[in-house]
Amino acid sequence: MKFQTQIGMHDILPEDEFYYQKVLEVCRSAADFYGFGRIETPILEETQLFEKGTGGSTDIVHKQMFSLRTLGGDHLTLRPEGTPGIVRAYIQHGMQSLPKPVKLWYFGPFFRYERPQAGRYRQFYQFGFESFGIGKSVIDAQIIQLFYDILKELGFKNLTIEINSIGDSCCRPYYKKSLVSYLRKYQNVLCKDCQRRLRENPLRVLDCKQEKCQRVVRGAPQIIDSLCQECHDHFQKLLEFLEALELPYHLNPYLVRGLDYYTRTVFEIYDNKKNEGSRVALVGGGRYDKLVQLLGGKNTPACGAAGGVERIIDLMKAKGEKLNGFSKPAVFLAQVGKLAKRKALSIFEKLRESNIKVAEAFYKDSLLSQLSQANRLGVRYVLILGQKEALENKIIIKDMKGGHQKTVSVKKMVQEIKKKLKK
RNA sequence: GUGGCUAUGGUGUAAUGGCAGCACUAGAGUCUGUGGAACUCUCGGUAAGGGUUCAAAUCCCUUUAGCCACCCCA
Repeated sequence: MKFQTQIGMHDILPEDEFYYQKVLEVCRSAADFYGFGRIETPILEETQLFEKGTGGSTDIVHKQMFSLRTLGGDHLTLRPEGTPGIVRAYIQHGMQSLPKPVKLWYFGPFFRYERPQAGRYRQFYQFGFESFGIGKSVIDAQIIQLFYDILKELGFKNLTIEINSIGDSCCRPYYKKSLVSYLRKYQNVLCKDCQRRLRENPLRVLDCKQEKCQRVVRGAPQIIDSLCQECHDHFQKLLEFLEALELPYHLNPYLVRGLDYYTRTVFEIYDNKKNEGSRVALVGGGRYDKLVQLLGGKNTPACGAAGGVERIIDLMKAKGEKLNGFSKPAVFLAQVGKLAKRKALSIFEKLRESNIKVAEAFYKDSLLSQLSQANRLGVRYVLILGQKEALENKIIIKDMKGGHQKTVSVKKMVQEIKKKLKK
């Protein structure tokens, strides 16, 4: 009987944890700079929150939810994405009466029940930034800028921002109608999936990857031409801001995205590495002006996005980025003999208090193997405490480079080490 | 949910159907008073179950898992 991780779920081992740590740190410093406060919501929420928030017509809700029933009979779901939980917290804690914009960020695990493949897991980490209360497009631009900065800081030099506007409840229904009537004419040319999409979610036909569908789509009416005046202005201004920020955006009239709550701006950020196979978005997001109200709050415009941590880490690794892991110890403390071993334990503590990182192998008796371990660790200075030194309250400081050594009193040890380390 | 490929110690790899081997790693020792090394020894494997065969890591079936693709998305 062997136990193992569930499909699509992974242990994060120490050498990988450094990458998560790095992403988290970059997020944290960006959040600090842009004035976002961290929020962590529970991993379990009422199933209805996602059915309503993320949207019943999305794949995420109707076939990818990890749902369960509690002993008390409640229907709960492991959060498949962050936004509904954040909106719930925003309403629940009265953040509606905070000065606007209210800016929140998060970093944590999410769950989707799907078949794993490149860059897709059943448990995965996302970081997200959400801004509530301001409908102006400068917010959209700042969110995009923020995510672009984070990726740049993580070493991505060649990024593209795909962007589009999908209108709002004022103009999208009209567009949908004209799109459907156009697509109907080519119904039998479209792939099977698109024929289904045509009925269920016609906008999704736009980003089908099949060549035959693409040909049809190229002649289709574009949503940008059907935007109402407000949406059009919003989008136009956003593009101007992006120009001003010199962000490398690419207007993609077929970008739709699979979540129901988006209004106006939608965007995704890709790495341009000509990687074999399919490109996965590193970051995706947009504006959701109706979601807060939909979930029972006041009418509050909002905008946000999320980044996929594993996808980012996978690419960092593919680029050969190596994170060094632990910091190197400054000294190694070796001991010979029973008395010395006892004393060494307290000297170790003394070094810790003095903030000198020290490695040791107290479980070893042979000086030889201790030195060889110090050498493997690449430590420059070894402190040697033997029977003689222990009795005299002294200690040997040995420079592994060149092999010189000198004996000093334990009292002066810290001072001596610090002097040497400065050089 | 559908399809393709794959599965040998912790890792990386060998083995026409015929003794499961090598390298790295790890542990012990030579070695409780001076390192980089060497030598000796040790731990550890055919994913699970079934079938064909005198004989299976190898062929067949089932399961499980991994990777990849579709769907969809971070």
